[in-house]
Amino acid sequence: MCVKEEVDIIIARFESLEESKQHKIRQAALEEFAAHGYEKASTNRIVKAAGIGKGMLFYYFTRKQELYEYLVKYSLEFIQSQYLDKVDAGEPDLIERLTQLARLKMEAQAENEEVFKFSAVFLQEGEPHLPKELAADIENMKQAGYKLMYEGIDRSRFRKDADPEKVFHLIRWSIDGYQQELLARLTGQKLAEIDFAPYWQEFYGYLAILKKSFYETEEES
Amino acid sequence: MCVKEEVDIIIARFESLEESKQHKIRQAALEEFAAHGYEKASTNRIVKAAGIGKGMLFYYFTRKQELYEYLVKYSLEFIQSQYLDKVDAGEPDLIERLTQLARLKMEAQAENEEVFKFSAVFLQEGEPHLPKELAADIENMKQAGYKLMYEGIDRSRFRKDADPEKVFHLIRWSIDGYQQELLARLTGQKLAEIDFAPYWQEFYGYLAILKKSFYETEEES
DNA sequence: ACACAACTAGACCACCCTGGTCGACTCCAA
DNA sequence: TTGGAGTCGACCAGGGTGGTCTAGTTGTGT
Repeated sequence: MCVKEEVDIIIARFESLEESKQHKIRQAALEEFAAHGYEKASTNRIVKAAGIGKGMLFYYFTRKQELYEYLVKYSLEFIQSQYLDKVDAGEPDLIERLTQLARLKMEAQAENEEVFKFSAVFLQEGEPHLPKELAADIENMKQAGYKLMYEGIDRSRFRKDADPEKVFHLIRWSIDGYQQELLARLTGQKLAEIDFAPYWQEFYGYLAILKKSFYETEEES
Repeated sequence: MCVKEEVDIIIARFESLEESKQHKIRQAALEEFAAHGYEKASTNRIVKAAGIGKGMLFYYFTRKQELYEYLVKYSLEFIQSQYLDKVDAGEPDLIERLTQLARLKMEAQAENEEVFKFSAVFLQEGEPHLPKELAADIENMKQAGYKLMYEGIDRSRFRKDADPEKVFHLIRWSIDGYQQELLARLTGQKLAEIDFAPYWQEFYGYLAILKKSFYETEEES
């Protein structure tokens, strides 16, 4: 308990830094952990990228692991508040729902790309680090994301001559496929500086085809 | 030239080993490079996993990089002969073609999973290692794979009321999506020991829907 | 003006792991 | 008996590790 409080005090030192400095350190650390994973990430590279002395990092976090935990916590909160919380889980139409998911994710990603790269890492790393409280938080977020994708979708809109579960997956894979390909096409560019309008246009073209192909046709003149 | 010959002689030592030993060393090295990339791969871990003394590895390859180059060359040949060469590039039907690609890739992957994991690594690593001759070979294989996927496909079979290029992509993403999801579902199991029959059944179910949805309906009773 | 605490940088530590070498040893053919 | 191919792992110098500590600066209250 006593130790726990001390940790809080020490991290408070970091949190009472001016935002821009916090941001620089956080981004440097996120980038390093995202690129190399926990074990192989180097605190030396982090301080160099952040432009601070080695002493400061350990003044703010005392141990590498504490820094890592802080980043996990930060990322979870960021993804929750800047992405998941914004989704309208009431939307019953799969394509609308997935489009929303894609758009919100893209916006959040544009705001802080490193958080998402880092989260991809700690979501996969079979977390030997991390207190079980944090591990539970991670699991919760996974579940929340899963629900947002699968829950409350109205399958009755799909064409009647096919297994709706399969149609569901095909639509999801199609949209994921576009998103993935777009992201690959855009590697190297700063997400925040891209004008996405033409891509959304292109995307809607795909959606129209998906609707035409997988949904029950409404008017059968 | 003289150096080049010496390299050949030294690698010949490795190649005249009994196959099972060659295989064990190769697999250990493939796995290590696949897991960590060139720089962070450890020769110590390789020799331990291969069950040989450190001396032997350098007796066979003299330098880490030589080992790496050998593995790249080996992988390229493997993928070419066990996968790409088997594809019937004459098949004009996209779904048939992609199904073929998927099946052949799965078979090759079942035969040597590590080669594919390793190839994923060296296809991405902006190869600072590697003589330009090998880099060219890699580029050629990329091109060949690309052609096998895009060339000679008959777009006239797709439904007429949609951009065939988009339909093309949607079908590809769908099939890739299934393959990826299946691979994820099967992580941890040895590919070679799995009975794929039920999965192919499931897969054909998806294909039927794709055909129904994206192809021109033949009989309009 | 002074004291004292918060803050900061980076030299430094002991340790570990790296790619690669080398001498000692075994085995087998001549 | 000799010599060379094959084999091993202790060993090397070097570099990188997470973390500490000292020396110095800055800021603030009195």
